[in-house]
Amino acid sequence: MTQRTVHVLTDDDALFQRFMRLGDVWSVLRLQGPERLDALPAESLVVLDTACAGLAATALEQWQAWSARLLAVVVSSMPTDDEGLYFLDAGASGYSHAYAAEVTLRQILDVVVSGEKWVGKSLLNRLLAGLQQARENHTDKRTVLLTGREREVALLAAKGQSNQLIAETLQITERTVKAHLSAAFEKLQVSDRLQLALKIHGIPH
Amino acid sequence: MTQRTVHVLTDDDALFQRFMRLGDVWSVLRLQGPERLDALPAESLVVLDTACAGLAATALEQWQAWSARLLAVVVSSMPTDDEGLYFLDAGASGYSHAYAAEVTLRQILDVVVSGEKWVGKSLLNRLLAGLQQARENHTDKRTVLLTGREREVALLAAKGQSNQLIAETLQITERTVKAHLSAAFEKLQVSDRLQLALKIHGIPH
DNA sequence: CAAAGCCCTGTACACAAGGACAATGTGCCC
DNA sequence: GGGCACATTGTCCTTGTGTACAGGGCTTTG
Repeated sequence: MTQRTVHVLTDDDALFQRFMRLGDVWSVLRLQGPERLDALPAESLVVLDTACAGLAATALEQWQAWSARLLAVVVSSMPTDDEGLYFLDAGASGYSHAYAAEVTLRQILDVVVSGEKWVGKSLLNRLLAGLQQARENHTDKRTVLLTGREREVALLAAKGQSNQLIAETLQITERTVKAHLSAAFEKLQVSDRLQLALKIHGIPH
Repeated sequence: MTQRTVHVLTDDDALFQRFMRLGDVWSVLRLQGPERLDALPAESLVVLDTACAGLAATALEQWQAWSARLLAVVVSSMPTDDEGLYFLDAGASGYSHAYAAEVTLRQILDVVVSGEKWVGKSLLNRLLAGLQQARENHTDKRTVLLTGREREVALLAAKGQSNQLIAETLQITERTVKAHLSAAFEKLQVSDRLQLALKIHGIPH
């Protein structure tokens, strides 16, 4: 059996460990920064974590350039149909919850390596529902991707911390915490912190 | 490699599926009711889910009788140090979160089969802290185990449902939902529904 | 420089959540 | 029959949460 190499770009150690455990079929390497993507040979399999610091600021054009050369699987710890559309539009080969079951992750990599695209059933249903409708509305980066601060606050809230505690932790006012959380709620299409926690931790409702 | 058999008693299909995936080392059988436990040969390895309907009403003496004959691993989707103490006191060989990582579950079964007891680090720390203190206080069944209704409400809340929605679902008043939830919070040693959700879904803080 | 994006903060308000007291009915066991 | 566990519901109150209305400062980009 041939061994494929997959390059993972993430700031999340736990996430990287998950890929390390995928099995001996996969040789897993960690990318140290987005700039290394350009140095990879064409058709390389890469996994990109949207929460990665260097990626949030990346322009759509850059995504398209990468996607054209590489097999990019975008993973998010807070997946959204809109975000998925954004990256698949940009040319990504796959989009998934970062903490999907390991069997699913293996399946995704297998599918992508074989040249197909991997689209989760949630997004797939939406695409089938009406492609023209999805196209004219969203797919706008700033209404989809969390900013760094929003992500920080969202993760703390998902761990069960109160607004007040988050404020103390980050040395900002509770009001600001609320602002970031409200923004995160909208972008992630959830209504409150519990739904946020469930989504972030990959628990289906 | 010899194949060991493990009997699983649970109402939770998803939980049983998890055990089915443990690997070919384990032959996994599902018990249809608590009464079947008495028919098993001595030293059989069994996994008992505390949320199983028939088990909630089981007396301490029955637990002790089972534990004396069998190798019992008690699992709970809402583990508590107190609940762990209750079952380990009753003679169980192991106590764990029902949705612990699969590697952990394998490890637990290995340990128990080898004749050891498995105690999680949370409980272990507490045992080390002061055994006499733990003994004089709790270990009382009704302050530890959720009643059927409490469990129903807790699971719905952990899925993100509001008190009002839970009330409509179960055809009771919101006030009653609050009552059951408050009882569940205390028994599970959590402060609010988000902590409850994290605990039930096995997310470490 | 102007525009845009992000981060920060403020006041005020509506509502959900949880605790503090409580009580009633029902079924079971000694 | 009297205790006991359980499920149910009541009112009152405090606190946390989320939103609606804002605005100011700072940095990057065209």
